[in-house]
Amino acid sequence: MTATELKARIKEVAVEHFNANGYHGTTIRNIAKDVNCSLPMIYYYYQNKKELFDEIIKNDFFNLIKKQASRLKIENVVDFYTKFIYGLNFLSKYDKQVYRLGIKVYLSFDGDEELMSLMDEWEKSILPRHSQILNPCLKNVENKTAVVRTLVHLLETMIQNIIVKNRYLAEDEIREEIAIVLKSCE
Amino acid sequence: MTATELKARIKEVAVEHFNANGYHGTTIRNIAKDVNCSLPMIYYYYQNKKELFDEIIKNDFFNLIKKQASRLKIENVVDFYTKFIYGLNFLSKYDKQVYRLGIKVYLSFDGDEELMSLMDEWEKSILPRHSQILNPCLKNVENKTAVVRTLVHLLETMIQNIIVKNRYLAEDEIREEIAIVLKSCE
DNA sequence: TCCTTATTTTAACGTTCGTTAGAATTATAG
DNA sequence: CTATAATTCTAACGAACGTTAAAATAAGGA
Repeated sequence: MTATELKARIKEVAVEHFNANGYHGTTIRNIAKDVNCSLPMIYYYYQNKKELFDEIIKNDFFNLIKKQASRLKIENVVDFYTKFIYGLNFLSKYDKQVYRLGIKVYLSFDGDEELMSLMDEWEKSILPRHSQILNPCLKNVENKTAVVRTLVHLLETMIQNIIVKNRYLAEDEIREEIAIVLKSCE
Repeated sequence: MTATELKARIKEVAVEHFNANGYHGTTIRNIAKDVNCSLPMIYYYYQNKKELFDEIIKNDFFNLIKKQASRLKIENVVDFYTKFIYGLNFLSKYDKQVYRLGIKVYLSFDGDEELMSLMDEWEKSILPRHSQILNPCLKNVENKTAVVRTLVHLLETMIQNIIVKNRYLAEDEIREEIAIVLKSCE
């Protein structure tokens, strides 16, 4: 195992542990045990426990959601959102765990205030983005902002079902629910 | 402070700490400090840390959601669900924290497998209950189950907004979103 | 080969944790 | 007033924690 491989492997195992046991429930010793290296190796590659946790959120999580957000082209909006959610089923195990950890921080169930403020900033960009996507097809709808808000709320639960509760959501079911909210959108 | 008062006060402070710092991040010493009693007093009233946590979920949380579920009468369904969600804004601080802790366990962000299986059992009762409530007004709708599922998903996010993220949701906004999903329900 | 640098280890540091033993205090009943 | 029971405390136990010092090993260029 080369040096950079080991650094990546440490983060991989750390993601598993932070996910399963939270920040406080995770110990450097247990990470080292699963990586099969000695304890101070973690400190050779990462300054301390907090830096390891922060790097996962700041780097891996935000890269993941940025990548996810720019992955699809929009033709039909129902189809767009259906494929977006459905695709989450097939994220790698690592990406799912990173995503789950991010949601945990987003809900302020873990992490500190610095990470929370990053999440707040990101959250503010959600409604405008979807507003823009839905604007063309909601031109003649009176309660436009309510529809956007409802859709975003619905998406949030479906994301949590797949990522946090680790359930499989069928494409048909996803499409049905999105279509109900976007009924006024044809 | 009488004996039973102290026992209740310990649980009250414990709820705050478990909420703010999670199970592993909470220490018996810090609880005792905030209660203003000595450390072993916690052990006088509760066998150990886990029993204290379990009691909050098993007793307080499940009592709370049972009470909430049976609080309202159904006349108009949109009104029913609107008032149900809107009422969450005005739960006591303690009840909100207990609720938040329960959701954390429900999402398996905290607690152990025993508590998780209690949550699974409870979750199974959600769809049937709302199916029954919505059945009368969805008689002539073809995708009945999808509407119920969508509503439950929507409710879940709104609950999380109020309870977990500690936001205030206005009655009008709640009603708008519920009405969008239950449009086929008049 | 030798010297320098990068990687990895053993061993320990001081701190805090959950938990308990056992004594001191307070309340209660006879 | 006294004896029993309920409550509360001081003090400590062993274990585990995050972190580091310092030595050992491996790698790579001169």
